[in-house]
Amino acid sequence: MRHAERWTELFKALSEPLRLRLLNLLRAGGELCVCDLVSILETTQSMVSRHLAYLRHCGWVSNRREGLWIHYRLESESDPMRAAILEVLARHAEEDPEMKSDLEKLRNRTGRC
Amino acid sequence: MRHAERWTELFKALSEPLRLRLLNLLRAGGELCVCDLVSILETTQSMVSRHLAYLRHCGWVSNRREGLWIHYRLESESDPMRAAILEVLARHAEEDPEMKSDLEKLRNRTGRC
DNA sequence: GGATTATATCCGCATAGACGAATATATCAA
DNA sequence: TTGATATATTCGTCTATGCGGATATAATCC
Repeated sequence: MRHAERWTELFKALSEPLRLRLLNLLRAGGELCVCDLVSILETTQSMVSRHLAYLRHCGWVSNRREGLWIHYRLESESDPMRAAILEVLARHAEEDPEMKSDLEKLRNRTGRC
Repeated sequence: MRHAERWTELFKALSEPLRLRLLNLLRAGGELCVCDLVSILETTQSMVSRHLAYLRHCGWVSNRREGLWIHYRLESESDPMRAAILEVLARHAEEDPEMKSDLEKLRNRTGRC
């Protein structure tokens, strides 16, 4: 695939509020399980799972099973373009009240679901 | 509008190959008229005009009429997020054969349409 | 005014993808 | 095996948006 298309795929992943928030959380939180994300984002499990699948299919994240839980993490080291975009996101995330609040909830989360 | 939504709008603009190429050209070329863009991108006037309208409506570009011609330019100075993304694009544009070729055609363009 | 050129917009259609709700799958525990 | 929990996927529907092709608008020139 040409870069131009790979890049549009990459940006399409960021063109949805919940996916942007998911990436922001995984960027800040390292490895997180689906139930953490559901509780922080205050939405349905279906929504989170669906958008994580989207992100997985286009190479933004990968996952790992551990018993009942499935942990997600960013998969961005390989691609400098992705890494650069995440850096931009990191620099500006605190400007958005919603993402900022997501990050606070991430820090204060009580532990396992 | 919340940032998260403004940002997804912003990324949606980049989620289409022709729009990405348009932004890349305007970034490198300063101010360009529609006919320049049509000839460089080798597509229809309708396509270019439509996508320029999209970019105009979401604040990525603005335009200026001069006789029959309408000149487009980036409108990114005001927004640090946009500026940062353009910088990333600039750093990686040469990696994509298509965008690279667009830039070469831009340099070699003969002048007025 | 009529013709020409540059650009914008509209129409009809096709497809991607977002959603809620329901259901399926996988693991563990009793 | 049965039940409970965590996660994934499917279904039907709805909206956004991409496209080609046609047409509209606007400025200029004769």
